[in-house]
Amino acid sequence: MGANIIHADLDAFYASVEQLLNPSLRGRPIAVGGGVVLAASYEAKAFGVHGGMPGRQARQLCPDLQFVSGHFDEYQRLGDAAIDVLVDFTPAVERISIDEAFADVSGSVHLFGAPEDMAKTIRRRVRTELGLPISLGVARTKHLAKIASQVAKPDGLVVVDPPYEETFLRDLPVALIWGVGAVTQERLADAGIATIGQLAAARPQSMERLLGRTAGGKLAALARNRDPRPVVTQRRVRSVGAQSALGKKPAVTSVIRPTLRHLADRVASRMRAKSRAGKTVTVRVRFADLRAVTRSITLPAPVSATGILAEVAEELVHTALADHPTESNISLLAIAVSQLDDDTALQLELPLRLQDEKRCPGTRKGAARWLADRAMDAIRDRFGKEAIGYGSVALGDRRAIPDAFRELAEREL
DNA sequence: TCTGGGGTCCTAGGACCC
DNA sequence: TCTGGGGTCCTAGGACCC
Repeated sequence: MGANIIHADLDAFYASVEQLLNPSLRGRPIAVGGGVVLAASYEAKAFGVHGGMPGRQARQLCPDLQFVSGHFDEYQRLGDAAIDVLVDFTPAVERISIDEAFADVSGSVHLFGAPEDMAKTIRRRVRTELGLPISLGVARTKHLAKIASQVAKPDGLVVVDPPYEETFLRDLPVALIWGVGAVTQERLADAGIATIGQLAAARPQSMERLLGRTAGGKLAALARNRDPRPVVTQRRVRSVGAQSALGKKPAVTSVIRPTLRHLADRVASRMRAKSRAGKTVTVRVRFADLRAVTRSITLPAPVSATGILAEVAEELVHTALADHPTESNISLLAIAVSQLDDDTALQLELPLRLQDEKRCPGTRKGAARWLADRAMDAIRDRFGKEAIGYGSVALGDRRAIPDAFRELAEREL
């Protein structure tokens, strides 16, 4: 089997788009965002600025850093356009995020030649047609292709031919392995393991002792490059959620209820739009000191009605707060729904069945609310999201992330 | 002015059933 | 009454990714 998997990754994507749109930003350290850095240009990264970093800290590291507010619609458009370039070479494209995808070109070699040549063409086209830098890795497996594209950054191409896989991996840091974050890296370092070669040479038993059975075994397989995962064109989403950072607010109903309303509306309307519903509702409460707890419940029937979701979430938040009576301030609330089902007709049939009404009191009321929500959805479709409903309740916070960014981060259901 | 938002997967203990 | 084992689901927490 040859090196037929391509991993494509747009470089410093949001920042590159800003530099594309505004030439005066090119070659300069810039950050998209404000209160928090959503993306940093390579010029800013050289100062240690990175995504997720508080804006104040970024300014300290890089006094000349220029903040720009994002053009989120452009990110979506250009990200889609880059993926389209890949799709010109094969339909077997697995999109990982707005700016990243795998492509399996094994079926396209007879049309376009060697994968390396396809990769060169892809890079050239993205550069000339879209004006964006992109890095590509070409290898025998997804995992290896992803490592290769990381090594290729910025704006490069790395091909790993099968005979050279071990040589290629040997001296790379373990952090390049997908799934090895700060904690695992630290644990491995304590065991004297810093490179992928050292990891591959380690005894599997000691890895399992260090990291647990599954993680240890998996990591050993990855390090030895024995991990052929297929490129999956479309993957079903398994949970839908929304969260809102609050700064520091008192944990009182006048704060909690409207926030949960808003979050429930976001989550539930997304589910309804795709005719899905979910049985397990999870809330997350983060206290002022940034410690967080979760509470969840699995309901007897799937829900996608805003009102019911909001009420269940409020109950869960109250149980979480009751378990931490000394915490009087909260900094974040989140709602997620999992155990998703297709809800086709389900929500309408449920109340008609007496057993269900008995087993699940309130189901009839639930269906009525679901219908009311569908009516609101229809109005929003026609007149826009702000036309009706819970809108941007309680999110007057200056640091609130724009809705356009939230939509960008949402995964297709 | 003490940190965004949307996700996936794994683990471990307990409940419950056979 | 006590002892034994396996499977599945639920819940809470945590690591990790983009």
